[in-house]
Amino acid sequence: MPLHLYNSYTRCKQPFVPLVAGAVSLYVCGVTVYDYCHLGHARTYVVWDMVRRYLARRYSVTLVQNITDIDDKIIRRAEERQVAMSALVAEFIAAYDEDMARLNVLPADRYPRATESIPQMIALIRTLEERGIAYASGGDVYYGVQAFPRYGQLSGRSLSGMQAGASGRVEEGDPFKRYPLDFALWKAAKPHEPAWDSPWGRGRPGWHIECSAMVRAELGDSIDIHAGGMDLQFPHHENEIAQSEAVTGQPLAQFWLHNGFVNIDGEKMSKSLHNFRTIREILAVFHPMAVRWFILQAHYRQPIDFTEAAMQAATKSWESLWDAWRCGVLLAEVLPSSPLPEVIARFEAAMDDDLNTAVALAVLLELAKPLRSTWHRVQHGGTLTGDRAQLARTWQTLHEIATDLGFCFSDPELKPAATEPEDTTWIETLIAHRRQAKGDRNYAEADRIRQELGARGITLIDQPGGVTLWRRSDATSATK
RNA sequence: GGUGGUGUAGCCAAGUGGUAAGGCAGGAGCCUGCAAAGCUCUCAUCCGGGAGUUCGAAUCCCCCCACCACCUCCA
Repeated sequence: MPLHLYNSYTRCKQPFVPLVAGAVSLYVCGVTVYDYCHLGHARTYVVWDMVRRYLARRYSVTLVQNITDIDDKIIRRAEERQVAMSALVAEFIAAYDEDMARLNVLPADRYPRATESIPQMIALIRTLEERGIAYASGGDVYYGVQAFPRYGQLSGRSLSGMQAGASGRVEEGDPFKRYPLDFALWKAAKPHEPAWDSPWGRGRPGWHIECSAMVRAELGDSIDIHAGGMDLQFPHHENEIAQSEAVTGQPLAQFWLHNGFVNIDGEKMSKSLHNFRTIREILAVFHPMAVRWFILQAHYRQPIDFTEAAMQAATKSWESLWDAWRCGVLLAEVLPSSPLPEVIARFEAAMDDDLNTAVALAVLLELAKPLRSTWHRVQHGGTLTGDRAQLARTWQTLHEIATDLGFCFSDPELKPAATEPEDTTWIETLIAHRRQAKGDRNYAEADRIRQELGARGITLIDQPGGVTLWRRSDATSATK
């Protein structure tokens, strides 16, 4: 079965066939860099990273993701903090890169920036103006949506419907607009604001035009997949279509993909509700791959609810996977091996059905089961039993699928937030005392020491032969 | 008001005509001086409600109920 994707534009699943055989052009709407990325960004970029990796099994993929580095919020934030806009932007681009690296999101092939694409944007706006679609008004330039018959098609809205139902929600305040749903292509500069010269005077671009300009410059008039968060479907992507297609006459993208939102404890995540979580706050508590597991556990178009319980469950699942992976060290002699074709086929069948990662993860856990069981038996003092060759093939399969889903096992950067290397001799001292007590059959004292360590977050594991391992209650691996 | 979506065990979540995947939590047993960790087994006669089509429906049709998102910057 070929890959089927749900296309927001047609509102149905369609078989995916690239415009150019063997190559896929993918454009993902990127971040506005004025603050740290939050959990919603994490979901978005993990999801599209998964898509990109999966597509890369069959195609050569070019991923372009824009960076919005000029915008009202950036200007305001820079003013508040009394820093240059460029410094603010640089800081949060670096933070973005850091967060994404920890989540094991592969970098895009290119990251065009709005401020570096001004000439392309101006060229588009001029063409729109020449065709009578855009109009200059009061130093601004607006897109007249009534001039584009298909306006509303992507989001399934009609101009009349939006007007009728808008009930005061559509901004009435702008005296320069001819029609309430018209949107700004170019904004006249206010004093002290960053500005560029243009045929309409000094100003800066509106938000939507940058993506139209960048897609065209980086990938061409028509691309395979344009992706982003659900909220971008309207108005952002609708406006992009209106801008680009009015100029090129070509479909901007053959597939429009949108990912669902993240809720926190059942509520929409928003700053006003004070339930806003940045990626770095979350990664201080949970393993990045547990976050990735949490995200991929649900279908990408469904909303997901971030709760403590859900994250604990995701952490457990990730730890199972990790334990299974570590079993590889026991199989070094028989690795690499060949993956199990019927399992790969099941994985692909799930993914080909509009990227059903929930099933893909179930396949992973199934593979993990015998491996982690073997690993645990060995770690608890047993010996390696079972069919090594079969285990090796299982491991190889797990490795292939997990890697395609973007799980990373080995990079130390991905471990929980690094803490100071601390002095653990006090733990070892207590363990030695306990060993002594046990030797003396003084179990009351031995149990007291176990309790004392337990109260301080240390769990003890007695192995056969008198060896005692310890681990932090929140860690996944034991230390001798 | 418009548009789209969702409702499957305590929780997360697959399954879209053939008789309920998987995970978390829970329960029992094994192991242990006691534990921990682990291992084994177990855990929805039923899929928001009602009516219908069918040999057969969580899956298709109709009606109803509930919840959510978008329609404004937003991933």
